[in-house]
Amino acid sequence: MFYQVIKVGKDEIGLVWDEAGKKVRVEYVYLPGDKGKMANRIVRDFPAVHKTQHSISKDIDQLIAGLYNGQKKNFDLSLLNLSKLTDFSAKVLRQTYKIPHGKVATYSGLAAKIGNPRAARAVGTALADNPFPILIPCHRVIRADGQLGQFGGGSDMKKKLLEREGIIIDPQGVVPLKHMSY
DNA sequence: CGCGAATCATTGT
DNA sequence: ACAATGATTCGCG
Repeated sequence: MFYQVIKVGKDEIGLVWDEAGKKVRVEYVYLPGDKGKMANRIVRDFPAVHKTQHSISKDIDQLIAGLYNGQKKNFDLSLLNLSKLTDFSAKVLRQTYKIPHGKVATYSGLAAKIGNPRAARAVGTALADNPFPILIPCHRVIRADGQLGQFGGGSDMKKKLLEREGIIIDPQGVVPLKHMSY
């Protein structure tokens, strides 16, 4: 298991991955900011992790940096190690992965989409534990009333991520209906 | 509007 | 097993 810190402008994004054979699999993505230095958080969560100076994959560096900057980029879900997730969380994350760039979905909408229409709140808690923010675009999931809702990296960051994708948020912090995807 | 009850998967005890 | 805990939602006063 390895980790590296990717510099995106002024921000640092932590990346933990593993290699099964020749295939690189992302285990966890750490958002910039908040308390503690990035490396400390990572080593606490993954005691068996090894630091790498050089990036193991320039492609993944650019993928993450691009997404963080609001660019539209595609990647395959097989890049991620979803095997540690519960069934429910996996369903939520797979569905979230499908939300198009520049669009948003609601917690209740996702719940309906995966067949548990009344599980909006459970969808929220599943997303709160999303191991792959940025890659699995949980920042595109907002509340039914159009408010942004919460976000692991802070609601200010959620807003920035959406705006970088071209979503215009009105002065009262509400996302216009035109951006709703489902 | 604000408030509380409903809802549901997950986690800790 | 069971109670507690949320990135929520809806209906009511």
